[in-house]
Parts: sequence; structure tokens; C-alpha cells
Amino acid sequence: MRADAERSTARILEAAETVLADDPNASLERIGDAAGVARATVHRRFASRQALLKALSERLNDRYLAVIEQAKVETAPPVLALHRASEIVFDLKISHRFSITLASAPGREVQDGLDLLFTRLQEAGAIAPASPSWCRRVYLALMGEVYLLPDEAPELVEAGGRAGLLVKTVLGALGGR
Amino acid sequence: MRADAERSTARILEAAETVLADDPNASLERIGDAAGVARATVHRRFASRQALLKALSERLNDRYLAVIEQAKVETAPPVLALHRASEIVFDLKISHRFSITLASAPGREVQDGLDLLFTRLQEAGAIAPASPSWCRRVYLALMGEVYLLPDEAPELVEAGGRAGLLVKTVLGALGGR
DNA sequence: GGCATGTGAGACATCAATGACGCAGTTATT
DNA sequence: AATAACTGCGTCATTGATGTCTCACATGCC
Repeated sequence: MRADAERSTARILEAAETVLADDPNASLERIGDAAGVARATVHRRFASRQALLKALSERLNDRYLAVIEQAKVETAPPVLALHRASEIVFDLKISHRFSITLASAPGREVQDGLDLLFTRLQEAGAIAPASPSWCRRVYLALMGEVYLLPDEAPELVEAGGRAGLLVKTVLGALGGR
Repeated sequence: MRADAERSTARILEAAETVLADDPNASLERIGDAAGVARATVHRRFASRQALLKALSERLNDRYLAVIEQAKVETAPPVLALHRASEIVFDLKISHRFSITLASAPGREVQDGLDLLFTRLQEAGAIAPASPSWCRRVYLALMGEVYLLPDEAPELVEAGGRAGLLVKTVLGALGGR
């Protein structure tokens, strides 16, 4: 594969991420336009719309996996890990509307990472006992809300930034003291 | 309008609610089938797909408005009102996936009702100071999660039922003691 | 420089959803 | 019972998205 083509693929994925976030039913043509590429090229790089979506969700999954690693979910103090993970995710500027709603649930590995994180939070007494899946869902849901906050209420993100707000809110929701 | 037609309209709206919750892009034919009605009839009652969606969101809005009234948001102790409102909404068995995600944001009046509720919660010290819109979003997001919980974790809904879980979680999230 | 690969533009076939009719048969209303 | 309103079914036109293909041109690579 020529370096050229590689770049196209990347730009298409990039564009797909933002365009599909805005409208999950956007046509491949719109995605192509956003990527600065002809519709035909989208088809060349991805055999079908479905293939594109699949590649997209894999890409997102990889990124999330990297986040979990960078946040040192397994070793760092869990509250800190939660904060770092949130921070990194926000920095990715990923459109979570898509990644959470559309690209289906996070992959097994990401789920396991989150489950571990919440188990450790629980052991540390930062949250009350609860099923990891419940914790995960609350976390992701609140992340979605915090993510698209700034548009209408920048003043809310006072002290700790968006990550701070998210951590505070999640811990509260899950019964932390 | 004949009583007959009225019933059709109602059945179509009903069906649309559940079908669109499952797949927001479901065709009018699927909706018609679910309503036990021919596709043509859907078109007869609703000039266009858009018209159907509009009618649907108005219908939902009306229901929510009724909930706010029944919960005595203006007069009852706010925590109690929150609990009752949650309870009633869950009883409506409305598909919130649709009502929240698709039917756009709740109407002005519903928003105002919720804002009042959260303002009162704040005055009562049940939650920390925060913009009403933030409270609203957190509440709706968590409601969505609680709503589709039972499928995978019925044990979570212990003491106070789903409404109890929701209230506990929301108050915690918003900094209640 | 020359070859292989990638690309844009356009044409084309396909398919599903939408929306509009007409007609024959049913049902509510009076 | 007579009438007006509904409905199911089938037909048709239209539209937008998808996917495939070809051809001329460009661009990366050896």
C-alpha cells in the first residue's frame, strides 16, 4: 500500500468520526467531502459502509485501550487513574456521541479495564459496592454529558476542568463520600 | 374525524414509539406493521415521516408535562417530587431512548418544570449549587441508563425500585449529602 | 525516467424508503 | 338503510444512498 493511500484512509476515518457524530446517517459522500476525497475513494478504501463503520469502531477501541494503559488503571491510585483517564479521553477530542452510541458497546478489553478500575475504586472506598457494569454505564453516560457541556455552560467547568467535574460527578453518583 | 380513524392514529403513534426506539431509522412500513395497519394508512394519518415524528414528540411532551404536574413539582418536598416523577415516568413505559435522543430536547415547559424542581432541591440542600440545565442533563442521562437496566442486572434495583436507584444516583451525582 | 499505484470525475445499475393515487370493500354515524 | 368516512392492497413516480466500473491524469517509488 502506497504511503499516499495510507494517508487517505486515515483522513477518511478522521472525517467519518466527526461527520457521523453530527449525523449517524450521513452519506459516504458527505464523509468523502469532509475528508477532501471523492466518494469513489471512500469506496476504494472501504468495501462497504459497514466495513468503514467496523474499521472506525476498531480504531476507537484501540484508542480507548491506549487510554486505559496510559492512565495506569492497574497500578495508580484508582481515583487518580479515573481522573487521568477522563482527562486523556477529553483531550482525544473523540466524538463520544458516536463512539458510545453507534460503535456499539466498548470492546471486551476496554470493558475489562473499566471493570478493574471500578473494582479498585470500590476497594479503596471511593464508591459504594455495585456491579461493575452499572458503574461503567454511569461513567460513560456522564462522560457523554460532560463532553458536550462547554457549548452552553463554560462556567461549570471551574476548578478541575472537565475531567474534574466528571470525576466528582461519577464518584457522587456511585455513592462515594 | 371518525372514532375509527382516531384509534388508528393512536395505534400508529404507540407503535412508532416502540419501533423507533429499537431502530430510529425504521421504515414507515415497519411502523405500520407493528400498528397492525397498512403503510398507506400511516401516510393518510400523517402527511410525512416528519409530521409523524413531530406528532410523536408532542405526544411525549404532553405526557412529561402531565408527569411534572402529577409529581407536584411546585409544592411537594422536592426530593419526594423527584422520586414520584421518576416513578411515574418509569410506569409510563415510554421508550426513553427515543424520547430523549430522538425527539430532540424536552419542550420549554418541561424544561421549566425540571428547572424549578432542581432549584427547589438546591434550596433544600439536597444538591449542591449548579446550573439547572446541567442538573437536567444529568438527570435525563441517568434516567436513560436506569431505564434499560433490568435486562442485565435486576439485582441492582433492590430497595427503592428503579426510581429509588435513580434518585439516589442523581442526588449523589449533583453533590447531595 | 518509468512503472505501478492512487485518484477524481462521471456513468450506470440497484435498492429501499417516501409519498401520491385509485379502487374495491368495510365500518361508523345519522 | 343510506351516506360518508376509513382501510387494505396494489401501482406508480421520485429521490437518495450504495456499490461498481472505466478512463484520464497525478503522484509515489525504484
